[in-house]
Amino acid sequence: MRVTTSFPLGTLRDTPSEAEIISHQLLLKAGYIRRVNSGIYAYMPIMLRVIEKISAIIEKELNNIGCTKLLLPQLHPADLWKKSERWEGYTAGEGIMFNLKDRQGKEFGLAPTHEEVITSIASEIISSYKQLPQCFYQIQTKFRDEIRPRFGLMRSREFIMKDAYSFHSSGNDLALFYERVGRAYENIFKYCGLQTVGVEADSGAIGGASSKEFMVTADAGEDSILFTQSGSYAANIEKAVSIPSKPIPLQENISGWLETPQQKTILEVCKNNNLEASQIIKVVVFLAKFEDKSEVPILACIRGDQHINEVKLFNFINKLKSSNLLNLHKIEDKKIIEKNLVNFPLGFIGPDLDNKIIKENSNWDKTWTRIIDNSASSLSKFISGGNKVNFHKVYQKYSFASKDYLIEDIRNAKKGDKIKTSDDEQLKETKGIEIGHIFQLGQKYSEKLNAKFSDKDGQLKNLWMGCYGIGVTRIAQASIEQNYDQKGICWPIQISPFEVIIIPTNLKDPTQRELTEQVYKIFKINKIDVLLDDREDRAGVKFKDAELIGIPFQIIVGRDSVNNEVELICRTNNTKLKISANKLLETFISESEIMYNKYS
RNA sequence: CGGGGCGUGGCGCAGCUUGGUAGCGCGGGUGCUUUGGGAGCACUAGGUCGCAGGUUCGAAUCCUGUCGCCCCGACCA
Repeated sequence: MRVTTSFPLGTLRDTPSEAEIISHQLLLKAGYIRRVNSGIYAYMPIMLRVIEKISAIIEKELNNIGCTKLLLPQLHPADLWKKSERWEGYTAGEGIMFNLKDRQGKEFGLAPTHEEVITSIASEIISSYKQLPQCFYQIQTKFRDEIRPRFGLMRSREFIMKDAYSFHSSGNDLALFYERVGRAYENIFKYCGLQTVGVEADSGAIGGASSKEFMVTADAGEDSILFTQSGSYAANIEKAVSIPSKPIPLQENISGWLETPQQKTILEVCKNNNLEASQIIKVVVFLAKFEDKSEVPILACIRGDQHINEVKLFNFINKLKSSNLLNLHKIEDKKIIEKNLVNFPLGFIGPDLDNKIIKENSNWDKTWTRIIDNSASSLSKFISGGNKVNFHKVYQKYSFASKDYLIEDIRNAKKGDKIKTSDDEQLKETKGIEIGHIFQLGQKYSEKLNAKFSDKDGQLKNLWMGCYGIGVTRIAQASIEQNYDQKGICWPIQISPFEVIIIPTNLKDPTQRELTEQVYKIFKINKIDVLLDDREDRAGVKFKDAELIGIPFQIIVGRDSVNNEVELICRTNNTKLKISANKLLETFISESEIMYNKYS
């Protein structure tokens, strides 16, 4: 490719002010992407080459384990999503799916994911266990109406994703395949030059039994990961389970009421009354809204020194009813409180809060659904709200087990916690960018969409399914987050748009011009991804651009041309080799081999 | 949805407090010079100042409304 005739660069002199994190700034400044709207980007030619390289790595690894590529529609009929009972949740509830009507008034959604479509198609194709297992994948644009798009391609409303769906005759076969995909993913990320960690994860709205996320560790990450140094445990904070520290027992002599004026937080109560946070039980009120329009008020209790994990709470509440839980919010809004509750002592609520404070004419359930975290359920003497404004009280011989309380893990694990009682190893915390997620879906979708096969015994059974995603555009940006310096991007060679860039310093010099053309021709003939910066600009401009766009090798054709010599520069460590043009190709091949092998 | 900020040429910004009809740097074009680290000089093109009302002899500037974008939070395969 020549910069002047076929590959304009479009680099910027200044960093656009909209970008906050380094990878986003560099993508814009180096001309890889252009913003069209909030969360919507154009991938410029140089970006497309990165996307294609990543895609090729993914395809190779997936084909290796027997997956088959196809391409599914992006416009999905609502009917299909209603069959899987996700239409309401994805449109009205979380509202993550863009949806629209055609001229006939028929409803459609722009696909955020493809379980429904692939399951309905697979069920038409697969009729016998003899055809199983089967795994289809595609690399395609997905749409999600993100509540707040940010960080460029990290959380955008339109993004490229590889999604794969596997079909099996048994849960056991699914589990085996799931592991194979996990290993293929590790290869893919390694070949992309990324440092990743696999963590246990919440399966969220997709559902299913087991799921694992692959995280690029980076400070700019939106997820928190808890892990042990030894590698024995790693989980997303949404999912992580740990052993809480021991509570400090309450003094024997303390009893009765505590006047706690204006002390609404645990910290204030502790400070003013000489208490430890672990001696207090915190009661948080939530409202759960279900797909069948029912609204259930929740009392969630946890030890004062711990935090409620709303993902765990959401999942637990979702299991309590047959209807799908659409959303779960803290009850804080004054208008909502006034409308549904009488004399609600916000900030001073205790675990024995009466059901009678829910107004008769409220459309909420008339009893609190009471849930207590494991960490607090065994406490019998503790401080909590007195259900009276400005008062807390000492609860004695209180038994949650006998008081309609559901006992469950709804607690955030945190750094410093232990994983096992027998082991002193403590959890550490880091930030991560989710670039892959694999799920064992089980039979959730095949049941809903009636996707069956004939098993060996002649019986019709539901297909077992797995699904597996990789954020292709997200990998590109996450990779920059791990590979840059003051001058710009430093691509791992596997996913770099070009392997090498040729920079002639002065094209008016006929010797240089001729040598440049000669070198370019040899590289092209040898199928090396080479970019020729044949602009008539000054050398400095071309050096800066080459560094900014991050091509791993530069060939400088300059003043040594008279001796038939050029320089080969490595972008990452800035090593310079002055070599004869005759030996350039061979040297380049061996140097680039070294770099390729670094990641495999 | 709550809080904050910003909309002025392709990019980065000044001008707004105190109204007088738009400017700087970079980038683009042409010419000459220069040529191994974002060149110099000269000329040049390019803007309904987000949009709509209002106040005023006169609005980028003041007022009202509205739209959009960015950041923090809430939220989130």
